[in-house]
Amino acid sequence: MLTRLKLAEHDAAAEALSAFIAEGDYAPGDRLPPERELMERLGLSRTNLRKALDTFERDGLIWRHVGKGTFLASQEPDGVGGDLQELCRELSPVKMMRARVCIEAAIAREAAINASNGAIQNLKETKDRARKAASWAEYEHHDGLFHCAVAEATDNPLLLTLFVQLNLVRRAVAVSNVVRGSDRPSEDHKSFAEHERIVAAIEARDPAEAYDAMRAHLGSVSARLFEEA
Amino acid sequence: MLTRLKLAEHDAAAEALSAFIAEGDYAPGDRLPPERELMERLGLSRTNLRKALDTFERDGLIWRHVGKGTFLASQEPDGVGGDLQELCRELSPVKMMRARVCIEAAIAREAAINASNGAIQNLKETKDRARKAASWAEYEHHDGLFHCAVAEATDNPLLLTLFVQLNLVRRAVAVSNVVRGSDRPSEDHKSFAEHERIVAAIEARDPAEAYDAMRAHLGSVSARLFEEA
DNA sequence: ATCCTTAAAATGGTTGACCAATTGCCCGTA
DNA sequence: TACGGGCAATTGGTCAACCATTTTAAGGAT
Repeated sequence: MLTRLKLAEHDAAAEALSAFIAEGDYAPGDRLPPERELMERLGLSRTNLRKALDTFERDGLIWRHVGKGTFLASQEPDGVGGDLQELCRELSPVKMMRARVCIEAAIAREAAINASNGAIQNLKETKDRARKAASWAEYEHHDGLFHCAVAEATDNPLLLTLFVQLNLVRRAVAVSNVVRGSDRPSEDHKSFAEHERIVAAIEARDPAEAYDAMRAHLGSVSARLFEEA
Repeated sequence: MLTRLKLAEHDAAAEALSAFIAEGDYAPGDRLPPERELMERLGLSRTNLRKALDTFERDGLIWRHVGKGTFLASQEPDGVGGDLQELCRELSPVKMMRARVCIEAAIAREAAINASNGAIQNLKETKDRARKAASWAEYEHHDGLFHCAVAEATDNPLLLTLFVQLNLVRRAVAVSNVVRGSDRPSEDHKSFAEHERIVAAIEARDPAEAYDAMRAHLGSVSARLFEEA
């Protein structure tokens, strides 16, 4: 099989091009030499050079335009589907909360349609555990489990996966300047009643009510967070 | 900048090739038709076909040998991350569609609230490109771009990331037994009017209508898929 | 001196012809 | 009949010429 030799050749072209760019002290937006010059300087056929350029362009490292030339891309290659860590770094708490409201309310609606009796039982148990929390840290842990239980109640692995991703980001973007007046949530902590309302709506198989209840809950959380910030 | 159009063209070629392979019931090790036949059947120039083939070869999906032909590789590539791969394997198309309806409708609602004028312009352009598609493969590619444009219109990086994940899974779970009565969507293809309704709702800043329009669109897509299965 | 027009040069993109490797068929010989 | 060699057809790979777009320079008019 010659494929490996071909790949090696392509890798050599890509390596040569990559090294050329690195050694050339090019800044984003700078124009690279023309193809016909590049192939000479790198000792490549134009075909092989163009293959390497095709790859670099598809990977967002460069952009090309007939008559203009070949340019180094700006550093953000329209970073769609980029690193989650990067996303967490740049995402504002406001946008994080908006995304939560958008997605978790929709998930609650789906849960009201699809929840099994076992899932509803699980919801109640995690809700009750949150109520019994002896510290804010414990409360927050069980609050997270409660929201996860809602996503599980959709009985949809894809929705659960998306919720988990959302939750990862939420945790990373968590607002850490919250001042607590006590060691633990009080008996009349607003979220308790909100959780009750969510569970009741899901148990009643009322998608619209579940949606509204989750929106109200997260809206309330959001308001509390940004008031105290 | 023409780079997006070029990438779109390459994506169309890759999609067409991918669809051809999927619909052709090829097993690992099977030989694909010769390039000159493939370019005819897919309606591509040889140059564009070879670019797509180059990409597939570099990604390990196929291998090629002068005088012998082009063959499907024996190994599954590491396409999506490990967890997502498992999810794709086990997720039923029905649940995939339910998740799409749940999430994408909520995203459309958010887009109606947050879309900039530029985002709306982008929506219109991708919508129009889908309408002009000359083949089903091209249509499906632009349809995907249209849905991505809706997620971008939310102006929320987290929602966009979640949409991308959803889309990855959607592609992997794609139903491959769709029978087409024609080479390309007809002028009165139902999705065109549905796209129009979605764009109009977002432009009108009407979240509820955007939500309903996207639900209706995806419900319609779903019904079409599962009727013909 | 400045501006406009036109043509030439420069740039990336495409194509048809040709090249290199492989396969299959046909013919000749044992 | 079986085997081997040669040749034509088939296959993917490469290349020079050409194409389409953009930039630059030169010449003419004001």
